[in-house]
Amino acid sequence: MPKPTFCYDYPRPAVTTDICLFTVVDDELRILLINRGAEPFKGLWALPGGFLQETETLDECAARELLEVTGVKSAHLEAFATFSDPHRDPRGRTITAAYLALVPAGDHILQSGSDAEDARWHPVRRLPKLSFDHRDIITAGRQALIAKLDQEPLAIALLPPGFSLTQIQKVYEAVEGQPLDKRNFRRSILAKGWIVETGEFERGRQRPAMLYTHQPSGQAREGQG
Amino acid sequence: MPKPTFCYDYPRPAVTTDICLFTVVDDELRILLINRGAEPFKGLWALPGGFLQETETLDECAARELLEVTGVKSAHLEAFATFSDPHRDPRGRTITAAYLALVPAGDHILQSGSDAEDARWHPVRRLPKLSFDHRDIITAGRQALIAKLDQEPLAIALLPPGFSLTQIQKVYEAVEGQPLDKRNFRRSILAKGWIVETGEFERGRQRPAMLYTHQPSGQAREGQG
DNA sequence: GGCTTAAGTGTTAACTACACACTTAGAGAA
DNA sequence: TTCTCTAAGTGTGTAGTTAACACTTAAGCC
Repeated sequence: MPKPTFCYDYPRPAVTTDICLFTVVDDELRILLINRGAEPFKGLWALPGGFLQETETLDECAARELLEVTGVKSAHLEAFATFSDPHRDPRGRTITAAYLALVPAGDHILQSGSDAEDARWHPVRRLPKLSFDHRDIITAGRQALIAKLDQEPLAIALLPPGFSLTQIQKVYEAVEGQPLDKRNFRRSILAKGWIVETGEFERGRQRPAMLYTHQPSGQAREGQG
Repeated sequence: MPKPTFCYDYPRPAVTTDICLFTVVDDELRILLINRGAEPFKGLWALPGGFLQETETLDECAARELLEVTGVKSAHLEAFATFSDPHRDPRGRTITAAYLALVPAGDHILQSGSDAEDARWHPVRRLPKLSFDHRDIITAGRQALIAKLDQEPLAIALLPPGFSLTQIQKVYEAVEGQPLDKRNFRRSILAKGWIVETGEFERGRQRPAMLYTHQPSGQAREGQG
């Protein structure tokens, strides 16, 4: 573990990670925001996040902050952009790496918040007044989520282990903001090989739905027609 | 322009940008590397780049460094990843934002290098010994380039203003590393609406090729069949 | 057992992607 | 001037994919 042997003569910004933690509740995409208890922007809402420590990567920083603030390990966590406007933080030069994180609805996150601050799920279509440039970050985060939803099995990270095809369809509809055809959706989601039948059925007040879970090793089965 | 009113109690890493500047020469994808004149990694090759200044964004920093080192304004410059391993720079904690930049072949870049250092175009398939984690950055940069080539008109940034369809096809073949069918390529590239005929023809030793240039306002014409 | 609710299931038509070979225009040499 | 060489330019048929569309089935509940 090499120690610094040379001190740079350059201005060093503070470096943070900010996390867009999304979930889907009531067929609606929501994001976790924290009500700031201190200046600047006291009383406004902000993304969870915090400062990069000396011995961690940005990925590790984001995972740590998420765990500290929400008490959960996200099923999915990835960087999507960096924000570096010199005046984005009135306290001084700060750049931030923005992360996309996803959790299933109902993981009891809000109780375990470490700070006394108020954390809430906000529908992304009706955001409150936000601090810093966090509105821009959220806009970029939503776009990143939409863009990746068809490439990678992100929707699974927004669902509990056993879910029906109707549930996963509703996740897609909530994120993309438009209704999808049931039969076409089922055919295409199964063709991706991301999910497998559990053999279990959903208990409900109507015909039981087959439950699915994520394909364990990413090893898709083919030729099921 | 607010001044810092509060000093953070957090370790501040140095922040840099590193630039993967690509071009296509002799039907081959090449990247600009600089031979390091100083320790650490003296004599090895590195990406052009440098430190973030107080009053600039990361995008501005990358554009400035590129201009300083190569003397050109890139037709295309965009961030694609951040590298933050605590030990990636033996001199001390440094994180870097990696940028993808593209210039046409033959822009006389190397002459105008500001430093006395040696700058050269290296074929990406035969890279020399590299310093820091620059090999990883280049690998990620190539993947970013390939992924975006079909979404955005990046190939145009690798070509001079007047180019033939054969030239642009060779750019695609060089980046993707595989031959493409001439008729299918022409149909699909024209369908994207990124390029328009100039009315000029290429002077050569055979049948003259129609020259194209980028569609000025990104306004695609449709229904040309 | 009858009503309510959501699950589950196939076919056709339109479009897109892919494979494939010959003719043409100009340059330069004989 | 004609012949040769080189790369430009051009169309069709087929396979695969995507998009639109409605009824039957199974369980819960009264």
